[in-house]
Amino acid sequence: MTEKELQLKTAEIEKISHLDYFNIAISVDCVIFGYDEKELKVLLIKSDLEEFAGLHSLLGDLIKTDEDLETASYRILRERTGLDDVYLAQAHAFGGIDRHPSGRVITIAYYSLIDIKHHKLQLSHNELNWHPVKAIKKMAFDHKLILDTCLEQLQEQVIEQPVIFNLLPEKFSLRELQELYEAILGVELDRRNFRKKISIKDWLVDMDEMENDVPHRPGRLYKLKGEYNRRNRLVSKLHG
Amino acid sequence: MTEKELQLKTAEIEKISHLDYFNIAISVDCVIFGYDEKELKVLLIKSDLEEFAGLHSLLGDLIKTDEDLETASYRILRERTGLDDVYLAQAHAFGGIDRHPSGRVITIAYYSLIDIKHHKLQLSHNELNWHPVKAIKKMAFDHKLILDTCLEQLQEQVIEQPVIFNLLPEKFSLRELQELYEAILGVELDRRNFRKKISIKDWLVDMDEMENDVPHRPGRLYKLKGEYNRRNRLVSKLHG
DNA sequence: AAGTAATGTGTCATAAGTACATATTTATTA
DNA sequence: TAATAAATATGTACTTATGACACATTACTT
Repeated sequence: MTEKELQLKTAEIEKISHLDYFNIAISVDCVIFGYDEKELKVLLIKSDLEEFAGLHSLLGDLIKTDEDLETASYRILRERTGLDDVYLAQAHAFGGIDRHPSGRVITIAYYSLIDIKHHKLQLSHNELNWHPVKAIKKMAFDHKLILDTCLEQLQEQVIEQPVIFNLLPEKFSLRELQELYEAILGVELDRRNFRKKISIKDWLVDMDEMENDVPHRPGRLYKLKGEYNRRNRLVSKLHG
Repeated sequence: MTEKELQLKTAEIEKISHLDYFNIAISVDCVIFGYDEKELKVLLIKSDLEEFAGLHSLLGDLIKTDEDLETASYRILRERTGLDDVYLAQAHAFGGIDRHPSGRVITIAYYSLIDIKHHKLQLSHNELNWHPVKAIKKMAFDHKLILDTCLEQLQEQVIEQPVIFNLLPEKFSLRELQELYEAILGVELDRRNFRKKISIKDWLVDMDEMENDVPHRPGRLYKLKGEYNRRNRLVSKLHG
C-alpha cells in the first residue's frame, strides 16, 4: 500500500465519526418455510463453520450498503432458490453480542412461505435441503431460537390472516388445507368444525373441480379469493 | 499522523474483510408510552437536525459494540428518564436506505410502557416532553411510521396480554383501566361488558380499598395479580 | 334533603365455538 | 358385479362468548 493510498484510507476512517459504531455488521436471515408430505419444512444449509460442524443454519447474508432490509431478504431468496414472488414477513431482530463467532453481527430475521412442489426451486447448493421443522433440535449460531420465533409468529399469523395459502398450490382441497393448519399449529382439528370456520371467513372460491390423484373419493378443489392473494406482493407496508 | 500510525490503521482496515458491510450504523429507537390526563402520550425530543427543524423525534442512539439490543434500549431509557425497571418490547426493524440524512442507519424500534405519574422522571433535557399520541402528525426521520407501528403492536398486545398495567399506578379503579383501554384502542367500551370481560380474565386482585380523590362516588381499587407483574422483568425471552 | 353523577350488578338475544353422527361418493377388493 | 373400505360432505344440540341494554346504589354537591 503506497503512502498515497494510506492517506486516502486514513481520510475514509476520519470521515466515520465513531469507528466503534461501524464495527457491527448487519445481516438478514431467512426462515424459508415449505410444506410437503404433510409436514412443515424449512430450507437449511449445512454450516461451513468449524464451530458448527454438522449443524445446519438458516439462509442469510450481510446487508449491502445500498439495499434495504427487504431487498436483502429477497436477494437471498432469489440467490438461493431462484424465487422472486414469495410471501415475506419480518419477524424479529437478534443482536446478542456473542451470537456470531467471527464478530459482532446483528441479524434481522424474516420468514417466507413457499409452495415447495409448484415452484421449481433452483437450489444453489447441494447441501441446501428441506428439513421437517419438528425434527430440528440444534442449529448453528442462534438459529434455532430464530426458527422458533418465526414459527411462533407464523402460528399467530395463520390464525388471523389468509397467508397459509402461500404454502399450497393454487388449487387445493379442504383436507389439504386442514392438514396444513394441523402441521403448522401442531394440533388436531375437527373436520366438521374446521370447514365451518373456513366457510365463515369467506376466503375461498369453489373451483367446481375435483381432486384427481387421490386413492379415495376426491374432494372439491378451492382457491384463495384474488383479493387476498399476496404471492406477488410485498407484505410489509413498513419500510422506512 | 505518523507512518507507524498509518500502518496500524491500515492493519485495522485489512482485518475487516468487507469494509462496505461495516458502513452501516445501527441504532435503537424507543417509543416511550405514558398515560396521563386520560390520554396516551409518548416521550419525544425536539430534533436537533436542521432538516427536521421544528419536528420531534423518538429517543434513540447508536448501538455500542459491546451491548446487545435490549441493553442499548435500557441505556437510552435510563439516560433519558432515569428509569430502569420498565416494560420493554421489540417492535420492528427499519432499514430504508435514505431514512437518515447523515448516512445509512438501520434502527430497531422498541416500545416501552411507563406510569408517568408514579415514576418521577428525571428528564435529561428541557426539550424532552410528553406528547399526546393522537395529536402527532409529522415527525423527524421516519419516526412517525415507527410510532404508528409501535402503536399498532401495542393495541394488539393489550387485547391479549396483561401489559397495559405498566401504564397505570399500582392501584387503580376499573374506570381508570377502562379509560386507558379506550385511549389506546381509540374506541368506546361498554362499562358493563368491559367489567365482565376483565373479570373473566382473572388478572386482578381486589384491594378492598376505595378511590379517595374523585369528585363522585369512589370505585373499588384493584391491582394486577403478582404472577402477571412484568414491571421488573425483561419481557423478551428472545435475545440471541 | 334533594339532585347529580358515577359505581355496581344482571338479563336477554345473538353469535361463535365445541362435541358429535349419519348419509354419500369413489376406489378397491372379493 | 357386488360388497367393502375410506374419505367427503353436511347438520344438530349444547355450551360459551359477545353485545345491547336498565336499574338500583352510593357518595358528593347544592
